[in-house]
Amino acid sequence: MTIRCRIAPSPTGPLHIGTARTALFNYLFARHVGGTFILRLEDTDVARSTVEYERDILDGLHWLGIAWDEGPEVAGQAARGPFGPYRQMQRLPLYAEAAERLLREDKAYPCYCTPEELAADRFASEVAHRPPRYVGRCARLIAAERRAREAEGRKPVIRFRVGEGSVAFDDIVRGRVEFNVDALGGDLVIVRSDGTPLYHFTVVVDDAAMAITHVIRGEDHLSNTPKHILLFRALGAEVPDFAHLPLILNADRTKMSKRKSQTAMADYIAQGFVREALVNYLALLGWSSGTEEEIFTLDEIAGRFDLSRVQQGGAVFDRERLEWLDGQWIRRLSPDELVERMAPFLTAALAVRRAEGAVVRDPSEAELRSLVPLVRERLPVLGAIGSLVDFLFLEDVTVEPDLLVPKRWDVAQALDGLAQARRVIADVGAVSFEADEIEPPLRALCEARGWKAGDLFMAIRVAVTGRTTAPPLFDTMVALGYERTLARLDAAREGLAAVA
RNA sequence: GCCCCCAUCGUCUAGAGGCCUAGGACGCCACCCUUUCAAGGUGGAGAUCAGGGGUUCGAAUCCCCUUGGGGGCACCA
Repeated sequence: MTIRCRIAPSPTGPLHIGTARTALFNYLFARHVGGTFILRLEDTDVARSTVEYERDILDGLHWLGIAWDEGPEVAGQAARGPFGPYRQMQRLPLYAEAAERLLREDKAYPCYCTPEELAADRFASEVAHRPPRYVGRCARLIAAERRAREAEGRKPVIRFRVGEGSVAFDDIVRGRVEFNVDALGGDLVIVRSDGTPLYHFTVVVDDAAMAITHVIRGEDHLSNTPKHILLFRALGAEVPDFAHLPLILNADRTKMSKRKSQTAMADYIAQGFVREALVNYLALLGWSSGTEEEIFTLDEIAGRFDLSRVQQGGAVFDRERLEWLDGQWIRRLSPDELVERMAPFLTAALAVRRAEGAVVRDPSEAELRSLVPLVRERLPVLGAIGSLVDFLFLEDVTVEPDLLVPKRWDVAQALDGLAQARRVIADVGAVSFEADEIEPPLRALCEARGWKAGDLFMAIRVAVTGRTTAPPLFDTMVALGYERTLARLDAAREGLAAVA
């Protein structure tokens, strides 16, 4: 029997980091064992589902490189796989048929309780310090009683009889887990009064119909599992194996939430994290290779992945570590790859400056390429590109006169130093304007004057970039270009002279 | 309240009875490299393995209890 697992996101919000991680683990498991990975959209919460969220989720998974073997039609691409449709709202007849069967076999029954009655029940159990549980008011109605309620115009929900006893299963990551059916909250609603099916029901009907052999999901589903097992049995279906993954946590160790953490995958993408790093990081949240290596590609992880090496305790999401990994992966990108990926971020950053009123020029392809050595070691995320090199593309940089004067120098010396530097740099000429050509004469100048090279270089750096921290000076000047470098040197000198 | 799960440096983790005076990584602190910032290198601080009982010649590893934390208990998924 081929191994089949799935990710079943609900398009009621943007792709969540936790969903991405669960999808990743399912994908890795399937790849490792040569099984089939399925994507199924659980869109039965019509009120909250949107096509925008659906797009966001599918795009995000695709961006991460998590490809599914079977799944719904997307963006003009046909649905894939023999178990479709893969969108629950298109599977309504299946649920209706399954519910009908349970009703016929008296494993489920129509319940006419009103929301008000149920709320009152809930309140009563709360007051009595009893766990909330359906009291079973409609569990034993006779036909005439049902007809009477129908006659009143009440639209029933369908409840599944959970029965009694206990349910046990062997979780792949947690071992044997046992639940007493009493603690399940009573007979559960599987179909709403409007006829649409509920999560616990659809997930089981579909996992059964799609021949899912392994259900790999977050630990928050652990206590739902007995309900699912009971439903599998009632439906006469094979019960799959379960693996409940540890939760991803906020810094305070509660379940990762939008309120306390950045949870939307799209936000990480927008900030310029690279897919390799996100995949690598997410895989390491709850799984480890057992070796001391930790930089892995998706394929490398798939080769090593094993559910038995999944951690049982929750894992706090550590953005610092993610950024470190991101830097690692950015440094591993080829120059072409880096150019391609950082270009949109630079463009966006420059657009912002332009909108603020700055005069900005657009980098050429060649310029972009020349940026690579300046930035590759300095980007924790691609989105940092703007703050790193935007000064190269701004018509004017604002130079704080104070900063032009190194600590050991006074204004007169700074003026002199900049003038001498300007002369030396000009002498290099436009044709041989390269780092190796610029540095020696400037050092010679320092030598001749008895200046510390670092002092002169700092003055030049500020003059040319407008700031005290920047990429390596000579490469920066080359990137700026001969003319612009001289112009900024002149402007800085004038600015300093004006306030002196 | 009830049920279930979990528990090794601040964080992610290695550890499946002796190899542990507990290893690695992020972060932090020094130093080196160095024109700034990074990157890189070296070193350091940081965990009485939540606490207490057992089992065993021997326990971070097995069992029990306590404590702490988390998750779940919808006509949400």
